[in-house]
Amino acid sequence: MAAREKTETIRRQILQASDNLLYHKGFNQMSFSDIADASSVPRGNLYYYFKTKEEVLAAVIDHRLSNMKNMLREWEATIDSPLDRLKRYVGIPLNELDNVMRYGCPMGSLNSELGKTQSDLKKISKMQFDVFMFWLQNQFRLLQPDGDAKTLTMHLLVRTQGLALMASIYGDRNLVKWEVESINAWLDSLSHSVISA
Amino acid sequence: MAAREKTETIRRQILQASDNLLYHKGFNQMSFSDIADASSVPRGNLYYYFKTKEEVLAAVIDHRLSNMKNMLREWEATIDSPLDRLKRYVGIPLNELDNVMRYGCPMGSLNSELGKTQSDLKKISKMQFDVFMFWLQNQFRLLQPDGDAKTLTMHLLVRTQGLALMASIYGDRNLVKWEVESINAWLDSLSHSVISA
DNA sequence: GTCTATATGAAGATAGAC
DNA sequence: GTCTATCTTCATATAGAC
Repeated sequence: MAAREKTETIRRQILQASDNLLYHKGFNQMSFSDIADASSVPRGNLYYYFKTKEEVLAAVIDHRLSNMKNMLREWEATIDSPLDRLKRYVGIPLNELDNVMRYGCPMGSLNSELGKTQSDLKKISKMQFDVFMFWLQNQFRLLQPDGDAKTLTMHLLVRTQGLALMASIYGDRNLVKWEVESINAWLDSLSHSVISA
Repeated sequence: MAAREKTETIRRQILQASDNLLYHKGFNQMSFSDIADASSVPRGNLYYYFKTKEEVLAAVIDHRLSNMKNMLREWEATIDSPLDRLKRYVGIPLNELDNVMRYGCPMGSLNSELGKTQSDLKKISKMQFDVFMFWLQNQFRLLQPDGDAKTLTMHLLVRTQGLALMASIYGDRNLVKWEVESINAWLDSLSHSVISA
C-alpha cells in the first residue's frame, strides 16, 4: 500500500508541474523535458504515469476542475449574497495580478491556443469554462430571477476574459483595477434594478 | 526589372499564405511546409525570401500594419462622426463573424500565444494593437474632449477582445450580436453625456 | 533565382535491462 | 516501478548543383 501512495504522490508532482507549465508556456510549447525538469521526475519515467501529452493535459484539466468545484462550493458556504459571490469571482484577476499580467488567464489562453488546430483537446479545456458558466448562471438567477442569466453570465465572462487578455498584452496593472471596479459597479446596478440587459 | 517584379509577386504570395496560416494555426504551429503548400512555393525556395520564421512573422505584421493604417485612413475619409467611426471598429467582428467564431481575433490570439514565452516576437505583434489604440484614442478625444480617452479605449478593447475570445470558445453567433449591440449602446450613451467613466 | 539533398536538433514515444 | 538507450518523426535551416 505504501507503494501505491508513493505512486500517487509522484503523479501529483507531475500534475502540479504540468499545470504550471501549461499556464506559463501553453500546451504546444510544453515538452516532456520541461515536465521532467520541473517535477524532478526522470524524463523516461513520465511515460509510466502518462502515456501521451494529451493524457497529461486531460489529467491537469481534471485536476483543475475538481479544484474549481471545491472553491465554488466554499464560496457558496462562506459568502451569503449572490452579489458578493459574483464579486468574489470578479476579484480573481486582482488576487492573481502578477500571473495575469504575465500569462493572461489560464483558461482563456489555453482555449485560444487549442481552439485553432486541436479541437479535440479544446473540448477538454473548455470544460473549465462550463463549470464557471453553470455556477455564475445560478448566481445571476438568484440576483435577478427575471433576468437573462445566460446572457448576463456571458457578458461577465466577456469582460473578465477581455481584461485578462488586454492586461497581459499591455502589462497594465491599473487596467485590471479600473475594469474590475467597472464590472462591480455593473453588478451593483443589476442588483438594484428589477430587470436589465 | 521584370525579374524584380516577379520576386515581389512571390514574396507577396508567401506573405499572404503566411498571414492566413498565422491566424488559422498560430505562430508555433505554422511550419515552413505549411507555408510552402499554401503559397505554392517550393519549401527550399522560401529561405531565399525569408531566412527565418521570425522574419516571416515580422514581414506579416508589417504587412498587416500598413493594411490597417490604410483602412483607418479610409474610415476617417468616409465616415464623418467619431461615434460612427468607433461603431465601424466595433462592427469588425460582425463582418468577420465566421472567422472570429473559428479562430478568434488575429491580433489577440497571436499576442496571447507569443506573450507566454516569446516576448521579443510579442513586441512585434503588439504593434497591431498600438495602431488601433492610437486611432481609437483620437476618436474618443473627438467624441468626449473632457473624457479619459485612454481608459475609454482600453475599455473598448477589453470588450471587443473578450467577445472575440468567448465567441470562439462557445461558437455562439448571438453572443457577438448581443455584445456588439451592447457596446454600441455604451458608445451612444457616451456621446450624449458630457463626461463618463 | 530555383531546386534537391541533406545537416541538425528537438520532441514524442518505446524497449528492455535492472 | 525506475532508468537508460534508442527509435522515429518532423521541424528549422544550409549547401551546393543547376
